[in-house]
Amino acid sequence: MSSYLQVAEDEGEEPIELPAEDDGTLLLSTLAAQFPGTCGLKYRNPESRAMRGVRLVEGRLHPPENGWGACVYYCVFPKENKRKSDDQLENSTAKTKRMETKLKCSDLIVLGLPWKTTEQQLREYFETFGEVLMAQVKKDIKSGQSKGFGFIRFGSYESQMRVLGQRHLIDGRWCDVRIPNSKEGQIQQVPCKVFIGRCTEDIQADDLREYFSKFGEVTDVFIPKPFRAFAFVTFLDPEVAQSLCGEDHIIKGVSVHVSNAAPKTDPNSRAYTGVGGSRGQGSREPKNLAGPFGGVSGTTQHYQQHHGAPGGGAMNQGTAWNQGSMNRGNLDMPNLQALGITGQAGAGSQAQNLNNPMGMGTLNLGALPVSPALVAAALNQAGWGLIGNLQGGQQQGAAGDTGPQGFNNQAAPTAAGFGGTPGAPQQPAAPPTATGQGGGLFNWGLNQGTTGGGGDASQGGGTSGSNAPQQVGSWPQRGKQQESFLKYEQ
DNA sequence: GTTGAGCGTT
Repeated sequence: MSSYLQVAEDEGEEPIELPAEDDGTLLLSTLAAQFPGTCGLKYRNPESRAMRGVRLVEGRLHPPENGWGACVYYCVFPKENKRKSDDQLENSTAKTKRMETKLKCSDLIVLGLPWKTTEQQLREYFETFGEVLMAQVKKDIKSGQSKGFGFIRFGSYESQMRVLGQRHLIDGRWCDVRIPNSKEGQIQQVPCKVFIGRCTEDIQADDLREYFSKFGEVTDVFIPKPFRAFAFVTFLDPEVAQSLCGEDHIIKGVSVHVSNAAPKTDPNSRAYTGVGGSRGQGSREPKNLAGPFGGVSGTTQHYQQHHGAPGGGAMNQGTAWNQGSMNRGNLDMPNLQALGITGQAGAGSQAQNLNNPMGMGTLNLGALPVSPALVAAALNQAGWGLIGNLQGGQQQGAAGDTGPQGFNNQAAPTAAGFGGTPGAPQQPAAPPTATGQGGGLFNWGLNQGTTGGGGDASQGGGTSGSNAPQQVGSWPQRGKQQESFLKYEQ
């Protein structure tokens, strides 16, 4: 007795009737079967005339309060197509200046899957984020029993980015998605952050966010204080960031200039410029990097392993292009890719096949020692795009879930910004910890050379062992100590 | 039949 609802690709398009499940929900997979690439649904609220998003939870689209009704629902697609429909495309420099290589997806490993999760379920879960090209659960050849991990591949880089930016509640367990070791270093790394020059004091963060959002999802905006006539905008999609570089845009009547966010050195300060290593495909080994990190990780084994890949970008530009490979075998090495330090896609580092827009190619910053300040700077710069995002408005509590693993955190922006369970209580994240060190690297690093902000790192508790939750709640707020480390000039 | 850090029979 399944009912049907009408779905069209967009307003004005011919609707198709899709069957809802017995519980009234519509499977995203059902939707995607008719509209490949869709990541959600919306409909026009007859009263407000505004579009409303349909709740999406674990691959299931939930009907509005009064059921699906007779109205027509429209597909929501990942933002990557956004720019196409943007009306101010006269500015074609951006388009011609596409990156040479399209950002490619790589397989992603999904760790921590419940034993019972099937490939189908895995797929359905991740379809929430975009088209899933492949989903597999690794099983014991003899018993057929799942090994508790699997692989997925997305059709769009943005979906991949989103997925990497958070942890996932799949079938009752929190799972991690990462770039597999085998793929590490083979993926593109492109900065998500752009530098906005010629800003006036009149241009506030909100203005920038609003303006640039039309090109793609903005995950962070940073305006130095006191006023310095520039700002940074971080996009979820590095491609969007890249496409804007070199352009002039008019915001509040002011012509601002967008360029690559590249730090400059100030020899007189402690400010280092380039930070962040990335691993290209090379194998030069900046052992120094293992220093501070290793130091931390020595006592903080899995610290922050799970928080998402920050979406920043600038940091990488210092060294990224000629940085060798990170030591893959270093077990003391935390999941830097998740931190955006090493260059996992989108987190940060520079694509190996990108030109060096700042002409910094000959700088061998890889040889620089990496101090805690550098780490902090790296985090500052690269880092907090997505984290900021997590702290921002879109977050949703993960179903008030206190999963079997015993925590309930997770702000989880979903593919289209809906979904999740808005009604769910957003509890403070459980403090991290494998080692009880709470704030882990973040606080540690930041406290080395700044005036705090980070701090706290409430100790404790946590879920010892693996799967330390994201400490969304008490991470240092962004924007406080950036100036302490990095100095930018236009 | 159990388990919970890891890294993919092709």
